[in-house]
Amino acid sequence: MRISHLAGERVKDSPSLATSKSHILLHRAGYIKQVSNGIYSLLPPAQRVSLKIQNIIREEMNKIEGQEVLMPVVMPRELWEESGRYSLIGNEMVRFKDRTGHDMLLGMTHEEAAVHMIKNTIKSYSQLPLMIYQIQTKFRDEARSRAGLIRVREFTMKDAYSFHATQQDLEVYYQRMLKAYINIYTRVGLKNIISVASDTGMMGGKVAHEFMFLNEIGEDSIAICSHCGQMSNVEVATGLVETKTNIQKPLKQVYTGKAKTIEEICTMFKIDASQTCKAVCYAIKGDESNIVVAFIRGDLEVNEAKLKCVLGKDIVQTKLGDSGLVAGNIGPINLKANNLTVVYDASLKDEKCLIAGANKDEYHIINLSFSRDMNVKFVDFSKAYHNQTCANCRCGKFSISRGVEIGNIFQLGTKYTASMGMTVHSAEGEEINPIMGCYGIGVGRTLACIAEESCDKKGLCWPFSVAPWHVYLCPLKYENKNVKTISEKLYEDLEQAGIEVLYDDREISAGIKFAESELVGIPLRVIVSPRGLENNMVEFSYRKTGEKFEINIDQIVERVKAEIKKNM
RNA sequence: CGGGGUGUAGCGCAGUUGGUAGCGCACGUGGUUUGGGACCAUGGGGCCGGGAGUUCAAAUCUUCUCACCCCGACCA
Repeated sequence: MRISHLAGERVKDSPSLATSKSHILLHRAGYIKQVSNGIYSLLPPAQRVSLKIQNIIREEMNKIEGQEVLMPVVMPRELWEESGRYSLIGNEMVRFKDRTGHDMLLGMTHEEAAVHMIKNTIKSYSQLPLMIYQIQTKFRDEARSRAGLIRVREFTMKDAYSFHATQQDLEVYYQRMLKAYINIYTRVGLKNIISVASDTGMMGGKVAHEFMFLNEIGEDSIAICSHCGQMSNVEVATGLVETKTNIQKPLKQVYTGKAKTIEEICTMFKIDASQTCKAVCYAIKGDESNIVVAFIRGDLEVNEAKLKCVLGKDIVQTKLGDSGLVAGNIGPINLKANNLTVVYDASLKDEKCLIAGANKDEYHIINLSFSRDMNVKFVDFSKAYHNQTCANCRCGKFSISRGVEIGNIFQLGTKYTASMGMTVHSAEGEEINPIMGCYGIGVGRTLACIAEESCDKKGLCWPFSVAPWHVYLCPLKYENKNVKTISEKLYEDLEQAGIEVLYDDREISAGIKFAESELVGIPLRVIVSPRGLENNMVEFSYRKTGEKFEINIDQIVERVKAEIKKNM
């Protein structure tokens, strides 16, 4: 590629709005251009990287018997009614009408389409397992996109769907997929990747893993145990909650006046927040009059993902309004209101001297001991925190890190095959719903994470496996006839040898060429200059280390070839 | 959806008692330079996000609206 004709430009100024390294550099180096909030065009360099990532994914999917397909971006409402998700998913799904007034939607995931594609054509367990995948555009109308390609509304995704006759078969395949994912991330050159246990959310299913790129720009929190090494999304992490007090005292109601918040109560009684029982209120989504009161020890926070699992329903934040609850004085004893769901966190179970609301304005109760005063069930919905003891090994401490989710794998179960009526004959001759797994990788996000990880002060620094080009051919004093002739010849020779070259055929100063070659991040650079040509030499250098040496011009093609081979 | 912020040339920005727009980079032309983002001269490029209003006169004041950014809520 001749840089003089390359679409896009490289600029010194970064967008004032950009915050992440990948956003700034991809913008400055002419890889991406924003079209709208969370919607980007990929310029040639970015598209080349994207295609390389896609090809690596494709190869790894094919290795585990994946069959590449293509499902539609636009789907009719009816297909999503079958699974029940048409009404379940909020406005992150774009809905619209076609010319006849028919309800249509933009696909944000393709379980329905996948089941639709193969249902009725696969009739027997003997045709399973089967995996189909596609690499295709998804649109999710995220409320808040950010950080360049890290979080966008439109993106390219690899999504795969597997079908199995037995759970055991799914589990075996799931492990193969996990390995394939690790291969993919290794091959694209990402290092800071871990797989963590995750919440299954609206996808349904039980077992799920997320692949996290550990980085401070991430929006997910991951708990990693210092002892047993268990890694999970904070949404599902369980820490050990130690009981603080073991002395019992008589239950009493006391006047507390205007003291409402945990902080105010703690100040008034000179106690720690762990000696209080707080009430956190939500409403059931879709049935907002149904108030959920979640009691939890005052020093802990509610993990809403866990709470949703416990309730089996989606929740939203709510104002108490006319529910009959006394804001600031809600407590477990004498709690009365219409249409109430009450849950108790495990942290309260063994505490003996808690202060809680008395359900009466300006009053609290003290010395509450659940084991003595209440007969209720406890469930875990507290949020894991930094330095908390891990509940798995009961020994190590959690360290909480930030991560960007760049892929996930789910054991889905029969949610979609059952709701959409897909059956096959089992070995025993029964009609069964195949068990599904689904597996996603965000291509653009992966690209952004590689950029985030592989860069320095000067610019991007792509791994060979995904670099848009392998060599930056950089003639200096290009107007010099000798330089020009030899460079042109070298460009031709390199291309002939099947090497991907970005050829800086511009008559501009050396400084700009150096700066841009580093900004664009091509792994190798070859400099042709009058100085070198006096001795028939060119300069060869590595982007990553800056290491450089002179090479005889007759040997350069072979050298570049060998270098690429070595690093792929 | 809440809170905050920004919209002026392709990009980054300046522009207050209101007087019809400027700087740097980039781009065109001529010349001098030439191994780390050179310099001189010269030129092109703007419905000052959009509508409505106040005024003799609006980038500037008022008002409505739209877009984008940041923080939160939300999110396979």
